Amino acid sequence: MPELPEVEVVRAGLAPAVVGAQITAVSVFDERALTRHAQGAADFAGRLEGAQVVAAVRRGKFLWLPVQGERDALIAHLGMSGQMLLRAPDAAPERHERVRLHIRHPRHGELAVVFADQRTFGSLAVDELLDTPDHAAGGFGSPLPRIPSQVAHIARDALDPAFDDGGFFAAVRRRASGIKRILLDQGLISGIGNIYADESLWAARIHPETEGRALSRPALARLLGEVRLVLEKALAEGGTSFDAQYVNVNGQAGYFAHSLNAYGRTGEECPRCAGPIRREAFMNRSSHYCPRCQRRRQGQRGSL
DNA sequence: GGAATAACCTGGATGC
DNA sequence: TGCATCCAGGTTATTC
Repeated sequence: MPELPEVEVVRAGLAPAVVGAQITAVSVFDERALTRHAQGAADFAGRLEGAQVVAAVRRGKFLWLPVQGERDALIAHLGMSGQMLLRAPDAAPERHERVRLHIRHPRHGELAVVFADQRTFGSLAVDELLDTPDHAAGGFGSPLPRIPSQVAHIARDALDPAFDDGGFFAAVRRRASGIKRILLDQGLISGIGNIYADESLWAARIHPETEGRALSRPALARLLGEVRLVLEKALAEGGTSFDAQYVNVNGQAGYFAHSLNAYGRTGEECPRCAGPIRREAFMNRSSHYCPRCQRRRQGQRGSL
């Protein structure tokens, strides 16, 4: 599923092809891909056609392309199965293709940017850019201190140089929720989904139901360090692909699935202690952890 | 404001 | 072979 490393691979793949390009035409095949754009397909296309892309930026799992004038941006969230693919302008339609942008780049010529999405949880929109409250860059990929209004409530991610470690520790220690639920709260720390939450907690040897307020600052510092290591390693390996749901802009899969220690390894030996990895229901999804390495302690919630 | 949960959605896997 | 059910999970709205 597209989490921070997967979205960053997409951003980095798109950037050379779209920055400096002019959007010449927009085709919307399925308006469900525009659930974030309330004004509809005609308005969406009208605001993009003729615009020139000036950057490709990412915060957490959100991606956006500011256009010339830096007042608006095309924003994209891949949801669970969204793909941004670079194709020849006359390429045959992709399976589950929802939107196609035709672009003209001064060096690369005519190209198509295809948004395909099987489960339709992803969406695109044209949104206004606001100043960032801290005057730091809105996200990775541009120094511009601006952020789309729909992304303004999303916290900085753990790889962002402007991420406030101390503020994060303090916010976690005020919460009674389990630490996994906190890691998935994009308003507190962005970019982490189910896979990297499980992997980071396994690496830090913390039980996923440990209450935030029960974790010491050193334990949280260790966890944040592991979050960063896991994200950086996944990024270096091109992200996690279990099937065709996540691919880069050229349709290629990532390799980090081979490096997972807990997620998706139910019943297999823990790489650290050889105990069996356990899977349990959590928030309408699953948690994977090692009950031997990630022991329950006092101050943990009841369900896992 | 924090916490918890349901709904949205498609297709592959599984069971009968 | 065909049908029904389960499962995957990010975000948002709703409720408490």
